[in-house]
Amino acid sequence: MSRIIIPNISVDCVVFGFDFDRLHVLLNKRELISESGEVIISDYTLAGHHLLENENTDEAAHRILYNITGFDNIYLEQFYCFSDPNRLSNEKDIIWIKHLNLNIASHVITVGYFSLVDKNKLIIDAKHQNAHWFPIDELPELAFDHAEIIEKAIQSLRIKFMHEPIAFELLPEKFTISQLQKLYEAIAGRTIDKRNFRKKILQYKYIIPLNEKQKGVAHKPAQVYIFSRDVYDRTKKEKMIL
Amino acid sequence: MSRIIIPNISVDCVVFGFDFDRLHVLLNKRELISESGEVIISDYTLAGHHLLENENTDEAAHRILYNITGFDNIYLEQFYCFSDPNRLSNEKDIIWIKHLNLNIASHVITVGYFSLVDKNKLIIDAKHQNAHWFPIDELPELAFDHAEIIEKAIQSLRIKFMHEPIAFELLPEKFTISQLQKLYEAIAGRTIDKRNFRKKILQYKYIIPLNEKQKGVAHKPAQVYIFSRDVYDRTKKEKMIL
DNA sequence: TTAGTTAGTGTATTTTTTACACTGACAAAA
DNA sequence: TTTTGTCAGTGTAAAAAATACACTAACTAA
Repeated sequence: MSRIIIPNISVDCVVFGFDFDRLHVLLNKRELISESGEVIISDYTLAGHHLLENENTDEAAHRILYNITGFDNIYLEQFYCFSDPNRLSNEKDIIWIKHLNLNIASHVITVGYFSLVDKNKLIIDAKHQNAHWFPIDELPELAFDHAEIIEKAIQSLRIKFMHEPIAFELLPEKFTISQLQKLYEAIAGRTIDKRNFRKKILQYKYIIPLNEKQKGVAHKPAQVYIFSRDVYDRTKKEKMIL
Repeated sequence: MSRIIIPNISVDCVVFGFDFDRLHVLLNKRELISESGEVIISDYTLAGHHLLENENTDEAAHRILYNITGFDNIYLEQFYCFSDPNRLSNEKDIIWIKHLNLNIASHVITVGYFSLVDKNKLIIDAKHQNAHWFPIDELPELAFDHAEIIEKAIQSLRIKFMHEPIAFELLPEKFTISQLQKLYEAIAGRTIDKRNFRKKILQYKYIIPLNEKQKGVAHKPAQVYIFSRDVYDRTKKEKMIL
């Protein structure tokens, strides 16, 4: 049973991953080579697809990521809707759309989602082996308005980071305080004092030490922790900042 | 020149106003009475309309507010896209759409904008006299999924309030510190100590005292201030909160 | 003239944030 | 087996920010 595509509405997913050093984005290679062997298009796109009939955008975003990764429980957050009538009107994009004979409207709006994954755990499905990770400050040439979408996704991610405990979505289930600190440094774009960071973090009761240490590292093994959403939900307090 | 409507994409505006006591939302009365005089529908809707061809959602939102108020420089901020396939499928809404013979798709997604206006300055256009203000905690019965949209708008407004100086969009150009405090109290949902609030606010150089006092009030007249976006842009510093 | 109302002000205490340097435990290399 | 390199883990003092709290001033209306 194949479902009907809505030609003028799509969903694009900005998938973020963290390698304990920098934030990365998952992108798909887009390539078009002429019969004479000339490279006409060679750039990257976000994971995206059109909305289907009888589907909401959350479902579409989950479907898109499920197709790529086989996971259906990936963290997703809608952040913005892009609706410029000319957002698909770059010369290359017009060629691409014509080439693929895509049945899409001339004015397509897209709903942007950002997704947080454990980069080391995520497995790219065999039929998506043109997917690659790029550090957010070394992005390749991008198709459509995807550079703009990524820019906005990063902004939204930074703001969300300040309010909600979403860092843990980017880390392995079991993580060390240093790993968490490096993630905050990557997001904030500055270094943080180690002792002050630990003091701050360890006062949160929803970051729980396990009876377990790092193994196989060439230095003093670190204590490992897990995040408990349960404890978080019970202890969070809203704080209004002037 | 009338422009073509996009049948499956709309924009809805949650217009916020402040009466120096509570936050209010601007709503339109929707009424359908049968030939026998029976009230079939009597509830309220947000200001909204379909996207037009060759228009982005920002433009649509401004157009919607321009039609109601005659102002084209109203503060607007996109906050969420609502895409439930059944969002227009309540019994009353189906009757309403059939009654008006609206040329819309069965699955319409809508992009939500919130808007901040000076409630006392805003003039409702003569042909929109079914528009009324409601305190956000005393909302009437709402059409479609507009209750949900307003709820999300309030959440987004609260978050935005913490990051950016948007309070001033809800106040007259010239305002007093007490008025600003009452607004923060309304948004935060709690009282704030007067002396601490003033200490905090007056350290921001972008809140500038005028050589002018309140007039005609039956108490000590207050100093009036203006907000300078210019000074704000030059002095703001990003602060990353863990 | 009085009553009612909101404006405007300072200080002491507590809490939070910041700056800063050494020892400990492991693996890999010598 | 010893050495080297690397990251883990720890406390304190100073500065800054947040909090709690009560009275006088200036206007209008009665």
